[in-house]
Amino acid sequence: MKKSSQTRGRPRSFDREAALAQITELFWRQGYDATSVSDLTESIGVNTPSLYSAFGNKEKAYCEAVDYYRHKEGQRVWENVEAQSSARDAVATLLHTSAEDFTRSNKPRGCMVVLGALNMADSNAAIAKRMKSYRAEAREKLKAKIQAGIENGELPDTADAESIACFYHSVQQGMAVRARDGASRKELKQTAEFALCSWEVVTNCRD
Amino acid sequence: MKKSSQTRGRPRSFDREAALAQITELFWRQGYDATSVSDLTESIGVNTPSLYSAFGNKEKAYCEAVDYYRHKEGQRVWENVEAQSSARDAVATLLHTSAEDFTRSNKPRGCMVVLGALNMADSNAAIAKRMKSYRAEAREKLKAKIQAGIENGELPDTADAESIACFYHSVQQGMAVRARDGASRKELKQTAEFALCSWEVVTNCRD
DNA sequence: TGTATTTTGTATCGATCACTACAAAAGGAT
DNA sequence: ATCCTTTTGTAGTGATCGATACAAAATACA
Repeated sequence: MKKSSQTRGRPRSFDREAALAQITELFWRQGYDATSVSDLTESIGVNTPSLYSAFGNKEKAYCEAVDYYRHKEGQRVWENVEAQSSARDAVATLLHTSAEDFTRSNKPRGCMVVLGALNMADSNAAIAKRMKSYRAEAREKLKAKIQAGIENGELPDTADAESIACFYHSVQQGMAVRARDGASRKELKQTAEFALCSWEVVTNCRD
Repeated sequence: MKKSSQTRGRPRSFDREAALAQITELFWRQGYDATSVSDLTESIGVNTPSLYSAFGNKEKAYCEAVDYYRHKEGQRVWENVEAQSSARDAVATLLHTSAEDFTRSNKPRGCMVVLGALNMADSNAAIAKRMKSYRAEAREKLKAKIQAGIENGELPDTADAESIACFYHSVQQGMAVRARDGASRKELKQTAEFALCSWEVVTNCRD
């Protein structure tokens, strides 16, 4: 479609990276369905063909926006999580960093991956499936950190990494919903703290 | 618009209650934006004017569908919660009944109130506001049960009803997201159990 | 049997949807 | 300077959006 280094042809009149950031913010706040192509072009100040030339179509623009979000906005969380050596610190990092990132000023509230494409018509099933896989990927990362904690003796052998990961993933996704509803950073951090102060109980809880 | 007992005029050719149930299920599964008026009329097998005559317009139809959901689908949860005499039983009932209701066969997964209108354009701000208030109402009910537990001595005076309610509300809303993503009833019940086995810790946790 | 009232089916309405045809414009390559 | 390539602005495409005008149809009331 478009080669990496453009040497020929009329140069693009706008900053593609800045436009992508703008598009991401719009999709993040309003979702796929509620954001029209007109919304996109108006917000970045270009005409329709310029947007299509740069991003293909609406669906591709959304997918690229989600990737941009995952690398620019969501990367810090999972980088920090991966960097933790203990399972407990990994979960603590996930919840507290999420509480912070979900409530940044001048940014849409909550998580684009959690809140994106939760209910869509069959016509956009591909997008819904993609977002669902991103959420599953997050849960898998969390599960891997907990499993590592079981294997290195931090957690008892009786602990079930899957169940623990699901529990804390539920908390994090619920926090995203509450952030979208206007919950403050303080409130979310308190929820994170509550989830964490039950760590010993949860990791020793057998079902 | 429409009087309770219609005595004059051509009788309606379809069952309004059944149509409302059908509309509710569509909105529940697909959300407001992704569900078109054509989707509604086709699913209940009537022409456009019949739907408008019966429900006013799309926004009113959605609001009525949400009310129908809250009274038909969501009533059991909160009836059961209110019936509990202890705060702990109230929370346990909320989580376990939610896990069941979020995963009923032949019904859309998850909660219409939690998942509804989470990201919408400014043009539908009224609907988003309404759904947000319903979520806040659920949190208030939960908080009231916990506050009652504090006042009758079930929970220590140091417990903070607001924080505890927010925590369990996060878990429940996260469960709704996971149900929408296909989580099984067993998985959700396990999450509910994990959240509950930390009850003593959470209710004694001071921040 | 009219007359009033409401719903019905048919056939749209204007607005907006995502998307594009086309030629002028603006650059590099030769 | 002349091509080649790509983006630009203008103007529009057909499709679908939510919502209605209109008259025939179907009932209750007089």
